[in-house]
Amino acid sequence: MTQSISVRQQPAISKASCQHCSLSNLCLPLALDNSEMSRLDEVVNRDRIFNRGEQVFGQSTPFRSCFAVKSGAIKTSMITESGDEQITGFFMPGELVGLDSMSDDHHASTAKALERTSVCEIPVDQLEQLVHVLPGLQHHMFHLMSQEIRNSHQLSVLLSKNTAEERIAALLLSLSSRFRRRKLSPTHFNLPMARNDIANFLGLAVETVSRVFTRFQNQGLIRARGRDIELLDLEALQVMAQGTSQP
Amino acid sequence: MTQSISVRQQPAISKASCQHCSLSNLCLPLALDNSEMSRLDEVVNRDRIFNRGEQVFGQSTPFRSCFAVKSGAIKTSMITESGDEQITGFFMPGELVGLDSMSDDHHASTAKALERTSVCEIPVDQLEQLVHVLPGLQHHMFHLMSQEIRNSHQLSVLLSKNTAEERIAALLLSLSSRFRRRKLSPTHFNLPMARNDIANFLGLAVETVSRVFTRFQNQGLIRARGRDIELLDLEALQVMAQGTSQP
DNA sequence: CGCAACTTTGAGGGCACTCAATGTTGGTGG
DNA sequence: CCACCAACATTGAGTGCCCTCAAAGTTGCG
Repeated sequence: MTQSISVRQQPAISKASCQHCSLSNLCLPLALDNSEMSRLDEVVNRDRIFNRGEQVFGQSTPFRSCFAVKSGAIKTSMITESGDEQITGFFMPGELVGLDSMSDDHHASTAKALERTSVCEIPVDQLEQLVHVLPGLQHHMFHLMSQEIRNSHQLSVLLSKNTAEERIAALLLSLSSRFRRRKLSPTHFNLPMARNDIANFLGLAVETVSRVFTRFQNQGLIRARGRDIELLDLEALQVMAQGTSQP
Repeated sequence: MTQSISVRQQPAISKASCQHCSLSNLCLPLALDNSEMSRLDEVVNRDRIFNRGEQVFGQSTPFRSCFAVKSGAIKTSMITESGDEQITGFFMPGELVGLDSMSDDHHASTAKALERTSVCEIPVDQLEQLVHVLPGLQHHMFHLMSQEIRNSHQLSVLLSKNTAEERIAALLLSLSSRFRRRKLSPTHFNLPMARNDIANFLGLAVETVSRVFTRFQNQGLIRARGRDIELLDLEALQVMAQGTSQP
């Protein structure tokens, strides 16, 4: 019954390649054939591990690489001049972190591991060269960056138009669909982040998040014990997430 | 003079090229030398004009082109499923619209002209081919898209952390710096958008925007007569914009 | 001149925040 | 094994910023 995070869970992927990675259908290799993938393999710096709370990169530090999450989870955040943090995104396995930094030689945000996390480091100068040679990769990079813009716009909508309940429902559904993508249960999973992070990300106070969770639970929408979450009524959550600004 | 003079004659740039465009130091040509620029010229569809309120492209319509603003101004917005609009950005001359749509074959947002606006249309399939041939352009495209992500994150910060006054100060300063980039007065300009649009963009009610404008005016920070705006105290606005969450 | 769109100003209420305190969890060392 | 602490989470009471509702004032255009 070791509920603790199992350390021994690393499959034999120390000699791993993109071709054998279980995330190849989500990550960059998605756009590549086998021979192209081996080109990518050559530049990827694998097996970088970060413990919970450790920083993958920091705001204003030199920008050299993007990072693909292999296991665990990462949050990115911006520190405002007045000193407080705003989380701009959560990144799960198969997702690429650092795309907001490609417009400068220093990072636009800070990335921290939410739990023990392994990543693939992809040096940008080599990535750009590779992109130049592989049209499929170019297209995919545009795709990813565009999606990042879209996600961020979606977040803006959430922040400016929706109530606390709607925001939290939307976040739960977003996580759900990302677990589904990975062939994991979309209705029963562990939150990688603390209530505090959820609150920060959604522009709410921690107390509000807590209250909404219990309210959802009383309504039979979810079952929550700490970070262990079960979505009991996806439809109701979807209805709630898209808001009800009826005329 | 046998030839009748058309009233709607454009200045002598009907045969215009990027090389002679006054915005070449802001727009895509920024990254290109002369010979490369002529390659770009070949694919650009110039002189598309939109009147105030006209739609440049619509959400869920097929995605074929990006648009560079030549004169005028454009707003992009997303329509939520519950029917209300969220403006995601304002685009001024020299800026590129539509980058959030490159992850799909339909547009992620709607773009409308805020005033009479001329744009250069850039078909994406040809753009992607060109990018593949011109490494400088590739780098620049990454730069632009990354910046778009960053802008959007900045907006999220604004929406979730700042008060109405702070948000409006930040918007005024953003506009100011963009006018400065174009060698126009950074302290005296015409707002391209209505109060309504400002409110929507910043996640506020129109009434709140109006109240803050008059408050700023009473404090001597700005002078506003309709859309005619003069920034009287840039420093004070900057202090206000970065919020005051002192510990 | 008159309508439509836009802007400003006022009054009152609500959602989420702040402040405050208690409950819970997980890791550490006795 | 259990006590203990720090971090995290929940719950309650009261307040404030901004929204909603309502109406008057202003601008622009046919």
